[in-house]
Amino acid sequence: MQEKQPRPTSFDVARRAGVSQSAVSLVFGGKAEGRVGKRTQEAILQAARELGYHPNRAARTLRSGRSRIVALVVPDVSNPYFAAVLQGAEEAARTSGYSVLLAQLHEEQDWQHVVLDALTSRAVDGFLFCTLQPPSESIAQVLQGKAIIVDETYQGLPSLQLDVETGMQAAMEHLIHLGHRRIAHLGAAVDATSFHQRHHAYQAALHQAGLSFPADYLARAAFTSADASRAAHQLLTCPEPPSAIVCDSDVLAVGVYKAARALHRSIPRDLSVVSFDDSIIASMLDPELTTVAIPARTIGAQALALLLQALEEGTAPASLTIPLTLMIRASTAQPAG
Amino acid sequence: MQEKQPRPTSFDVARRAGVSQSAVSLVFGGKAEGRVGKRTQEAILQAARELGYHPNRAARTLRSGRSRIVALVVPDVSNPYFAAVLQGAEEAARTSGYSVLLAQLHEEQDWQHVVLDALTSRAVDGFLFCTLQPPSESIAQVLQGKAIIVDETYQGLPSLQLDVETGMQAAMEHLIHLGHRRIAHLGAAVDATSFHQRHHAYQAALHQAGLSFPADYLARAAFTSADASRAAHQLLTCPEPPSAIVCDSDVLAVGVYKAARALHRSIPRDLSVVSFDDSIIASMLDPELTTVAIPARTIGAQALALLLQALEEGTAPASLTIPLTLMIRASTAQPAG
DNA sequence: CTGAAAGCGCTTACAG
DNA sequence: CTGAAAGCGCTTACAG
Repeated sequence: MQEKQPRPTSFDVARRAGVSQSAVSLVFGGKAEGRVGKRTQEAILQAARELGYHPNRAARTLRSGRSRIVALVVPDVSNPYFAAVLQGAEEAARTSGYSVLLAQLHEEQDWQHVVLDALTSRAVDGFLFCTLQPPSESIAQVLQGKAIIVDETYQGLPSLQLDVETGMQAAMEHLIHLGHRRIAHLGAAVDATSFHQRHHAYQAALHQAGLSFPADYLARAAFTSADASRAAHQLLTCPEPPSAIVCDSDVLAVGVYKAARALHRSIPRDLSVVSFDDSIIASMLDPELTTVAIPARTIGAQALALLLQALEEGTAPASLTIPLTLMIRASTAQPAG
Repeated sequence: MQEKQPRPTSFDVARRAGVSQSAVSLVFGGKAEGRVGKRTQEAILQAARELGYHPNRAARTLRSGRSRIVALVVPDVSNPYFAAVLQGAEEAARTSGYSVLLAQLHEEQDWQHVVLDALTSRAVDGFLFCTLQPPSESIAQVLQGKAIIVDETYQGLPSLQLDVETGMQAAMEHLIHLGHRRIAHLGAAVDATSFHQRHHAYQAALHQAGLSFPADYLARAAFTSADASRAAHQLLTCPEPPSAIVCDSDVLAVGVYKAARALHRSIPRDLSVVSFDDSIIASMLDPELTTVAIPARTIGAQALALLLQALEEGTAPASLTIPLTLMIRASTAQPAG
């Protein structure tokens, strides 16, 4: 290990252990059981340890066609939600001997070719996609058996779904039980199924409770607290302002807090706030935020498990749905008066 | 592209373009200038396009010994700071044709062997290390020319330094100018150079201003707002409580906000707060947080640039120091009375 | 249970 | 400027 360039190969290990190179390969490939004798295996491991041998990944990949690397495709890792998904995925990958490569797609429309490159150059075995525009049909074809879509569905690619409807329903029931009748929705200005689902479930809940939905009870904001603040201000200054606001994400709730403070409305006395995520932000806000928890780390881990299932067993895994739980904290209360 | 298994190789491209396989390799390896005629190059690119050819990464890596993958080693990506470093690193890597693999080290003491594995198996070309215990001497040896340390120094490995001292000095001068005389330090209970530097600079600034430093003006907290809240409570309830608190990180500042609220101290009227990071948290807090910005994304990008310099040019890059800037917001004001 | 051999798809001297 | 050939270090049938 200290000399220059020992960089031992399986041949070196074989020579030292007095066995064939194939035996070494079998042992390190985990295919030794019933093929290589116990003693031989031990001799091989011993020799490998002495030499500091590790199989060359590139050679293995070239020969087997599998890199044991998967790519996580997200728009932006600095978003705490995606960072947590990545964290879960990395942990799950590691326990299975895989590694996770990050692929951020910022604004790129042409992400499809990035994916194709990675695949045809055999750099990665598979993909985890998080909230992106769905792939074109021809790409979806190529991705069969090599990709899991998180929180979207497309073209029969297996996916990890979030039970957003039930989550929103729980949030709305909570508010309605508290006595709220004027409930507005601050949505994310993102064209993704998950956000459409939130709005549909919101409307369904209103309808079921026999509540009305004035046109000015819907606002949309980009994924920043600044824009959310602007949108919330609009909601709070309409003729008959809501007593509660449901937000699509914790980041948006931050904007609501800011707008409320600027307008001298106290949370939760004058205004109740519920959102989605339960990111680090939720317990940092004051009062702490009532929010529908999206267990991002678990999602990353589960999605990765599905992907490995597809990759290793070749079985198209059934899509999985993750339930969401409402975390009731201090930002919701009975409406004043 | 639509048939099963076309998966063209450089031989297929060569055949189609009517040239030798080596010419194809030269073109895709970026070594064609002066070695392959312009026309030939175009013919090759054309043929490759038609076949949907991409060089096989594994073969390239096996032959050349370089994977064009680097690993980012961090304790925890769900921390917004590390997520931002990763973001910057990934962006910089991509523009140079590299990819970033994530290696989280949670609590593992034995990270050294993880690193060695990755290196001897030739899975990655190099490493970016973020705030970890320094490597043992023998490992540092192996890492020569293949690693950049962020915000630490060790064993002559090149590093990206943050000018923490100057940052802290700016924070302290700001408070002192405002008229504060009783300034406490809420530090991170993490044994890393960066945090030691913060405390030293804090003391130096007090000393320079002729201010005293009572023993109960130092508290340490784990990296959670809950623990920081506990520590801040302690600071705020000591016999002669401080009028300002300097925190090692935004996350800790959140704890101070919580403790202050619980004790009915208003920020900034009764208490000024300054911290380090300028993460998303800073502008989410109310009032917005005065903080020494640590440009994590830039740091990731710069560290990656240094690493590539070491990897590609073989020159040990000089260590680089990043200046830090104080962002003055609404959490600091003149002390009351 | 063990070994000899082919070959994955490139890069890179080397010869022309 | 171009081509033939060796070889990177494995995995995997295949023969014993």
